[in-house]
Amino acid sequence: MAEISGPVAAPAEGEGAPPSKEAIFTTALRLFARQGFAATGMRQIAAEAGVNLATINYFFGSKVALLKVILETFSANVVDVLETNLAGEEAPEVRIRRTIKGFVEYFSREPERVVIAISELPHDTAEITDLKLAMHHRLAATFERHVLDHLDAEARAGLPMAVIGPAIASLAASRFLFSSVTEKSRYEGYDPADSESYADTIAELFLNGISGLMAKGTKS
Amino acid sequence: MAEISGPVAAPAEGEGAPPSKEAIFTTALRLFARQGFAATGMRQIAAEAGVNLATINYFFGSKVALLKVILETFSANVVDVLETNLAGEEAPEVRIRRTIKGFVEYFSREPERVVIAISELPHDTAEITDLKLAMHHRLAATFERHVLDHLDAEARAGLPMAVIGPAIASLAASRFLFSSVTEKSRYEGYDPADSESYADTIAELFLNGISGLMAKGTKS
DNA sequence: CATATGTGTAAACGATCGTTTGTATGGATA
DNA sequence: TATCCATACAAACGATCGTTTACACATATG
Repeated sequence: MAEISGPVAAPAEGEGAPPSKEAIFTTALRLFARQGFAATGMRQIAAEAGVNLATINYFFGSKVALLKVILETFSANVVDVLETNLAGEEAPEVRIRRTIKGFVEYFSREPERVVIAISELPHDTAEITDLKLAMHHRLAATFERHVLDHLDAEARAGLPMAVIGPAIASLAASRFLFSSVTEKSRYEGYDPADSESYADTIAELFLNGISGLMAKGTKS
Repeated sequence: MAEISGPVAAPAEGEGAPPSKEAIFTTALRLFARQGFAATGMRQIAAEAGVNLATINYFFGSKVALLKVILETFSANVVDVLETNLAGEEAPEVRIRRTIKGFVEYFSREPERVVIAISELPHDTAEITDLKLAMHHRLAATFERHVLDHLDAEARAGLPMAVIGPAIASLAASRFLFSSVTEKSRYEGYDPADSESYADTIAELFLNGISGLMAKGTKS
C-alpha cells in the first residue's frame, strides 16, 4: 500500500486544524478516557462532537489511527518533559525532583491522555505495541544517560531500571488513574485542586519515601 | 426483578465448580487482561475455553457479571492482604513493609487480576462503579485505622490519604501494569522472575525512596 | 417408571460495530 | 467562467456484538 498524501497523514490537533477535526479530537480524548477505547463507538464520538460519522474517517483514517495520534503526541510530550528537566549540572536529587514535578504538572494539564495511555498500556493492540516499545526505550535511555551513568556501581545496583521506570511512571500517574474513585470520596484537609503541593508530595515520596514525607510534615 | 436461585448467583471458581465453568473463568481472566474487557468478545472466550457460547451466560448470567466476579474476588483478596499484614504491635515501618510485600506477592500470583482491575479502574461502567468505591473505602478505612491514627498530627499532615492510597497501589502494581512492555526489553543483571527481591525493592522504595534504595545498594 | 434438574448445544434475535461509497457544497484557483 | 479541492453529509455495506430461545441428554429423585 502506497503512502497517502491526503488528510489521513496530517499530524492533527494544531490550532490551524479545521474546527470539525479539533472537535473530533477533543471529544475522542474525553470519551476514550472516560469509557475506554474499545468501549467507545465512532457514532458516539460523531454525535457528541457534532459532526458526521464519515468525517472522522475522513480526517483520521480509522479508529485506531485516532488513538495513535493521541498516544504519539503524549509520548512526544513525556519524552520532552524528561529531556528538558533531567539534563543539567545540578545534583541528581535536584534534577529528579524537578523532573517528577514536570511530569505531574504535565499530567495535570492533560489528565485524559494519561488515563488513556495507562489503560491501553497492558493491552496488545497490534498497531500500538510498537509505539509503546519505542516510547519505553526512549525514556529508559534518557534516564540511564542522565542519572544512572553518573552513579557508582553500588548505588546503581540498588536501582534496577526495570523497577524504577514503571515505578516513577505509575507514581506520577497514580492520582489521575484513581481520580474516578477519589473524586467521589471526601478527604478533609486536602485540596485536590492544589496541583503544586501534589507534585511536591509525589517528588518527595519518590526520593525519600513516606519517611521523608512524615519528616517534612506540615512544613510544605 | 426477583432474586434468582439459579447458577447465575453462584460465587464461582471454587474447585467444586463444573469444569466448563472453570475453563470459562480462567479463559476470561487471560483474555480480559491481554485485550481488555470491552475488546474481548463472548465468542472468543467460548472458543478458547472450548465451550458453547450460551454456556457462558448460563453460568455467569452476562458479560459484565463475569467481570464482576473477577473484580469482587480481587477486591476481597486485596482487603484481606491489607488486614492481615497491617495489623499487629510492631512499628509502623515493619507493618507497612510487610504489607507491601504481601501485596506484591499476591499480585505476582495473580497478575491478570491486577491488570484487569487497574485497566478498568478509570472507566465508569455503570455496574462496576459501586464495586470500586466500596473497595476503596474499605482499603482507606483500614489504612487509617492501623497506621494514620497512630501518628502525631505533624507526621500525619505529611501523608494525605488521597495521595498515598493511589500511590501505594500504583507502586505495587507498576511492574505488572508495564509487563507487556518490559518483558519485550532486556535488562542486564536483573532477573524478572525474582519476585522476592522485587517485593523488597518496592517496599524500600515506598518507605525511604530511591535514596533508601541507593544506600542499600548491592546489599539485598 | 415418571419427573425434575443440571449441563450442553444449535440457531437465531435485534442492535451496534467500523468502514466505504457516492454525492453535495463552497471557496480558491486557473 | 470553469475547474479543482477540502469539507461535509446520508446511506448503506458486511461483520460482529451480547443475549435469548428451544431443545437434547444425562443423572438423580420421587
